[in-house]
This record gives sequence, structure tokens and C-alpha cells, in this order.
Amino acid sequence: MEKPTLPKGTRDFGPAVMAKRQFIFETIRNVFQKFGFQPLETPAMENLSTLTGKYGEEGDQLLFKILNSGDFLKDADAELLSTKSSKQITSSIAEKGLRYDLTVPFARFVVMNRNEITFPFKRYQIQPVWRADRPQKGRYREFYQCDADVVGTDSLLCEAEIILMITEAFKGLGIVDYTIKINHRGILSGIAETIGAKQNETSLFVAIDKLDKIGEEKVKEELRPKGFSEESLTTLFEILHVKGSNTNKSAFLQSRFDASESGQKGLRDLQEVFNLLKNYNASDNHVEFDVSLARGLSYYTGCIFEVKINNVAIGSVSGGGRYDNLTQAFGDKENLSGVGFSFGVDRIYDAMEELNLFPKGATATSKVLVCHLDDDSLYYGLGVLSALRAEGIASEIYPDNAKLKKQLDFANKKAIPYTIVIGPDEAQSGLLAFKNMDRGEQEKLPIERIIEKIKQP
RNA sequence: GUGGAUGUAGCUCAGUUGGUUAGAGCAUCAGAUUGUGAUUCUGAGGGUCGCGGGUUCGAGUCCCGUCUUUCACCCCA
Repeated sequence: MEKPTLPKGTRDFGPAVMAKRQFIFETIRNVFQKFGFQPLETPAMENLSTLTGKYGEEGDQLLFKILNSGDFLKDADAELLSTKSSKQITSSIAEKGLRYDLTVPFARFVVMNRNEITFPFKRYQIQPVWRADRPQKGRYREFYQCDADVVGTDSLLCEAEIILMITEAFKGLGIVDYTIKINHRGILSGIAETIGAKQNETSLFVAIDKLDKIGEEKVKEELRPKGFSEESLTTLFEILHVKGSNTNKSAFLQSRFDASESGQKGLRDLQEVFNLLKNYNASDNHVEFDVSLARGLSYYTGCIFEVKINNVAIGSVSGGGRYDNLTQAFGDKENLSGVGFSFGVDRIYDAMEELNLFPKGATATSKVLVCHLDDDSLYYGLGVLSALRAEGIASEIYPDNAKLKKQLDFANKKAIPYTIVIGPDEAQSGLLAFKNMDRGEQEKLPIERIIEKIKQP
């Protein structure tokens, strides 16, 4: 028989990995809840019409589509089928798709439940998403996102709190060396206006987003064929080369944005966010105003964020921004402004693994293994087991009659720190052989004393 | 979606210009030790050399296809 395999870009998570993953999930969940966000889950699959057109052309290509049930070809448009054009045919044989992110399903949920929701609505959502990407380092076809979004308020408090949540989550995870990059779509538009490239915004943003990766020359090479003049490129890089503190950068841009309404709006917003952070008594050590930050998802309209862990060759581990028109895309008449961000658990995991940041005792396992030498001691052991569990001590008993050697070996492999060996003598006297697996020390104690010992480290 | 690399035991890898029966370490199992693991010693099991085709007297080795993993691009968490 052929060995089973996994679909490309997906993974199993064994117990050791799960312990670490859960540490990340719990840390993030606690932060979300502490900031007043409430949980939401949505289905893995959405109607394709919900998903398409929200992520730009590239995004649509990366959607996993689900074949219609039944004899889907019978109902398909025969004329379309004869064209053999997959793109065209898709819509007639697949009406569902796997979610690509959590923000769009959330917007769909908000519009569907408009009347039941009290605004501003703060929700968090921790679920997997799927992208039909080609996998590579830090990039999977199935991965978990942890989203927190607020919808129904323009307040820049939300942006400030996003920064606080990132800071707090990373503190909990033990990640110290990271950068929260922040920018504003208005500022990007301002730049486009200033260099006279308003018609060509998208290619401009895509190109400058790569600046720190490919460098100035390559960005210019990419833009020249798209109709950018040398003069506009020179101006562009005068702006992009802005250096210094966040305040310095703002001041410099202010001087260039005389003629740009949206540029000024962007600057005002950012300054307000910085100002709010001060009032929280929060340090903005990790926050960097990065004029070249653009981000791909097309639905952002205001502040945008991206978080990178330094000295690790993994893309961004978190990102987000404000989107003003997303609910409108689902036919909502009144505009609801939303802002949110997302942690990429899988990348955070990879980064923490690379930096050796997982706490040592993270693997969840029993504290005690009860070992036994014959049937009678096994029965006696069940009482011991119950006594341990009644005290909240995670414990298990070896289920088979096996050599003591094998039982101790089992404890060893599962990294269970204590064992209790029960034989005829122990069952008779009630003095149990309590063994510390690390030190190899063993003493005979009554169960009450053993419980005490385990509880006080 | 485009281009490059990769695949030999459960894991990490050797394997000569193509030549007999494909090896090692670790892991597993058993025993030395019928009540003591993580350190010792002895032994055993485990392979359609990713899969399919081709060249050849002969292929783990060369050629083609395919899949996996991986790197870069596109894009992104």
C-alpha cells in the first residue's frame, strides 16, 4: 500500500509542537480578552462571491475553490466548458471557497447581523485560513491567524490599542527585538499626488513596499517602464529617504504635502496615534513610522501596520490596518469604518523556534506516572491515582502489566517528572516508593506526603 | 503561476568512472538484570533506493516524465 501523504503546504502538529502552539494561542487570546474583544468563529468555507474581488487580482488566484456537490458538470454551462478556460468555468462549477483571511468573513458577518450588533463592535477570531500559494519558508497553504478588529468607530484609539496589544502579546511571548511599522494610506496617496502619479497608485505602492528588500535602484527599474519620469522618481526618493525620529519624519512630510489633502489627513492621524500612545504612558520604542510601508491587501484606507521580528529571515508576523469601505462591499448602505490586525501564529512559531524563545516547561504532560508490579498493586494504584487527581495533579497509570523497566522508560520518554512505584510491600504498608526522575532519588512516603511534595516544588 | 535544487531504514546521512547480497550513527524491539529509567554490554528487526518509463548484459548511480520537500520570483501571515 502506498504511504499516505499530506496535501502540499499543510502539516500535522504533534503533541510537542502543539504545546508550543497553544502557548502562543493562549498568550494572544489573553491579550485580546484583556482589551475587551469578544470571540467569533465563522465557517471555513464562504460563498465564493463573498471572497472574490476583496483581495485584488492576485488574491483571487490564491483562493481555494470548492467543487459543487453532485454532478456538477451536468449543470455547468456547456458553452463555457467547451472553451476550456478554467477561469471562466470556475464560477459555474464552484460556488464555495475556503476563507483567505478573517477580516472579510468578519465584514460579511457584521453586515448580516447589523441589527443585533452593538457598535462599536470588538471581536477577535482565531482560526485557520487557506491560500493556494506555493509554499516556502514561513509560507503555508493552511495557517492560523489571530485577528482582532473593531468596527463602527473612526476613533484612532483603536489604532493606538492595536499597538498596545502587539506590544503586550510580544512581551508575553518573550519576543523583545521587533519593529512595529506604521504608515497611512493617505500618506501614500499624498506621495502619489506629490510626484504626479495619482493614476498609477497601485504599481507605485507595490514597488515602494519592496524598497527595503530590493533597494532603490530596483524600485526605479520597476517603475520606469510604468511611465514614471526621472523627475518624479527623484522626488519620490527625496521623500522616501526621510530619516530621523517619527516626529522628524512627520515634520518633513508636512512640508511636502502642502497640496495634498489626503497626505495631510494621513499625517494628522499618525500624529494623533503617537499622541494617544503617550497618554497611555506607553513607550513607542518599537514603533517606526515607515513611509515605504504599503501592504498588498487593497481594502485598507487609513493607518496600516506591519510587524517584523528582527534578525529572523521570516516575513511579517503581524499586519493590519483601517478599512473604511469593506462593509459597503457587502451592500451595506451606511459606511462602517473598521480597523484590525492579525497575528500569524505559524510564522511567530517559526521565529520563536529559530530564536529559541519557547519556555522550557512548555510541553504539557502528566506530573506523575503510577507504576505497578502486579494486578493487586495496579488496583491499589487506581486509588492513588484518584487521590492525586483529586488534588489537581495531572497523573496517569501505566495501563498494562509490564516490566518496571518499561514503565520507568515510558515516564522518561514522556518527560514525566515523578513516578510512584507500587508493589506488594507498598500496597501493604501504604508507604509508596516516590521517585524523582530527574535526580534519580527515591523515598518511601505515604500518599499525603507525596502530594505535599509535588505541590510545593 | 514562473525558474532552480532535492528525494537512499522511523530520523540524520554514506554509497567510487554504472558491476555480486545497499551501509553507518541515532531511534525501535529483545536479552544481560523475574522491583528501578535517563549512563553500560550483547543481539535482532527494519529498504520496491519517492513513483513511472527508458538506455544497458547489468541502474541507488545515466536519460525522460511525474510527485514531494525546499529556495528565489509574484504575492503575503
